[in-house]
Amino acid sequence: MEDQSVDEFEDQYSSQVIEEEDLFFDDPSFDQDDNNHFEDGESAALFAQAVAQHNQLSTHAQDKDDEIQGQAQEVSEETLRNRLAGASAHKAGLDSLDKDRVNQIIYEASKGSAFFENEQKKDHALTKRIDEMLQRYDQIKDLDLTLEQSIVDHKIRELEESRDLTQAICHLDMDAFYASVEELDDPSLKDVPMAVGGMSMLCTSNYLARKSGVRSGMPGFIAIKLCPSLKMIPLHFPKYRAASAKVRDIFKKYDPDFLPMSLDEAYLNLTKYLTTTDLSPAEVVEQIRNEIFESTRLTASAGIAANRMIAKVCSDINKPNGQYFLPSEPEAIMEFTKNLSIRKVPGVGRVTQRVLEALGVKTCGDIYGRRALLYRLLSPISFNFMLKSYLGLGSTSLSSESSRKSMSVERTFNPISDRAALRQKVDQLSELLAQDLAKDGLRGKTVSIKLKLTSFTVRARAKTFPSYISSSKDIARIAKDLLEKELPVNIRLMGIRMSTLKPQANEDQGVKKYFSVVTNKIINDDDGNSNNYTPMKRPRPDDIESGTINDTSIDTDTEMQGTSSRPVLMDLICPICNRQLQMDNPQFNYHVDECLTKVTVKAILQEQDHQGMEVIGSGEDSNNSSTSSSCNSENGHTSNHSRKRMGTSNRQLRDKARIKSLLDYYS
DNA sequence: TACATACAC
DNA sequence: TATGGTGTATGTA
Repeated sequence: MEDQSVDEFEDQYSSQVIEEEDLFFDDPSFDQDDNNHFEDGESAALFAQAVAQHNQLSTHAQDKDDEIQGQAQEVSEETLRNRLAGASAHKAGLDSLDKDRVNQIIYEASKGSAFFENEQKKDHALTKRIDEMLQRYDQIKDLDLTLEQSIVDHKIRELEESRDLTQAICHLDMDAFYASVEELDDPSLKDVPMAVGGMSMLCTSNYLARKSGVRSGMPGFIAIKLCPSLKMIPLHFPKYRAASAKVRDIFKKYDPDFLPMSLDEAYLNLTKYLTTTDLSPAEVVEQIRNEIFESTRLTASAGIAANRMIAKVCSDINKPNGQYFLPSEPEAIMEFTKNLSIRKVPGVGRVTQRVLEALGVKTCGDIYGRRALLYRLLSPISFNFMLKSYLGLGSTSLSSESSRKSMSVERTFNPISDRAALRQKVDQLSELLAQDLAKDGLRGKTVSIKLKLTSFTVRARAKTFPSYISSSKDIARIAKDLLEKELPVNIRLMGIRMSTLKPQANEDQGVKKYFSVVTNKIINDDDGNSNNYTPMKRPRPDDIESGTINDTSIDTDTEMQGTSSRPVLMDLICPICNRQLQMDNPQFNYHVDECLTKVTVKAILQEQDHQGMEVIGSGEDSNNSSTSSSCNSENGHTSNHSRKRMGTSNRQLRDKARIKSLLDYYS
């Protein structure tokens, strides 16, 4: 694309989105459903095994001796190969022999390129990061994690109680969307391997091409090596938009507030519709898919479940042209997540997968057995996310009320390093960005530039201004300042972003936004809608219900302890205060709640303060637990639960912060 | 706030 | 010859 003008480029790539439908990592070896709920001894053993495995894979043993190094290097190519293969390389249609062949071809085709070198660098960085995490594990593995376990279990109970099973959420996903649309126009394309996109990037491929390993996100020139007869079709966005509009018309009938994620994907909340019909959820979705086919001759796949997360996972199960219904029952959901590869959870990408795998977590079910460890090793946010994945929890409302936080433009081009040319790029991009900002009536204070060097390393620089700006000139001036400090550079991409946004202080702008006011400037695109960002600003009065408590009393312990669900009084020992209690489950939960939040956490904080003071004090004395409350530590054992030494005081601070954040969560 | 990463689509 | 563009979230300093 040589010195292709920006407009031309825009035509080809604006709003281009790679279809990700087949990108899930699906290694069959993950499916083996061994040990999901192991107890702790077992857990530790499995964990050790995972650690050993990782060490084998990483270049851990390196600096020992050169020969080993060479060997390790070779093994570590494994992860890089996976990385290069793209996320979807393990997907159906290829047996393992083909898979190896495909990976080999991709590897050979990439080798030596700047892209390859950069991927290698990133891969090493990740390996190192994982090594560091495993070292942290080493330091805590001998600690008594009983308390952590209690905290986590408590949190699990809370999450379980928050489970909302009242909604019927559907995720709909068009099959090989762009490719299918192209096949409508030219049915002969159905009989040949075909992909939509260009030599540098494919957006999607038909099922014949997938058999050869050709898939979305792959550069066209590599795809051709995999499949020399591949037919490549350039993008035709107007067609895709038209098809998408038809599909959305149908969605609208079933949920006027449906949430589109892209041209080919959307979430529907069918709860309301279901009250108007005798059809089952699955039947309704069948009907929707039939209507889509009648209207467009295109097929779609769907998942129906209690929340977005699992609905999304479900839509992948029977694709193409299929659907999957997961009943909204806790048992069914737990059974479903038990063997679900963690990678299928939306939000878990290849990096997270590798990290978790190193910690012995391959499926959502695995999370439970590692919960105390994960609690220690992950950030509170990540940990919380893991628990929700384990429980199969997710958002049950489709509101997208959050306003936009940034707006940006970026372009790839033939490398430039000439200062004048660089500054010209800034001008071009600033102009585009200013237009987009104007379209949405936005101004902002923070300008960032992004530079991708020819080595593929990325640099971002930002500057925040005291006042809001929006003109291309203002943007360009700041961007040039930022650029100047980075010179000299040789880059293949430049981007400019505006953030810290604020709507233009313009009266009826809220209305104007929807009827694109004809500005003095007609912008490149004929349909006047060059980006596909629809400002979905629907007020959603119905959100309010989602806060209601569902009183379907759930036996929160069925899965974890197998205790009876009947309200029978039992002799239980509170893991926090160590007292023997006679109560039923709900009472016990309540007690643990109180105990945890009101007493023990404080005690821990104090204890840690203490330990922090005393450096590595004799650790036995901390009889500080008599913080007055309904639930005192009888023997001081719990709060004193012989932690063997913590690392640096830095770590203590972190732990403290962690527990504090947990406290916040409770309150 | 600035910057880097990870992720979705 | 050749590996995208837009946006959000998160972690860390």
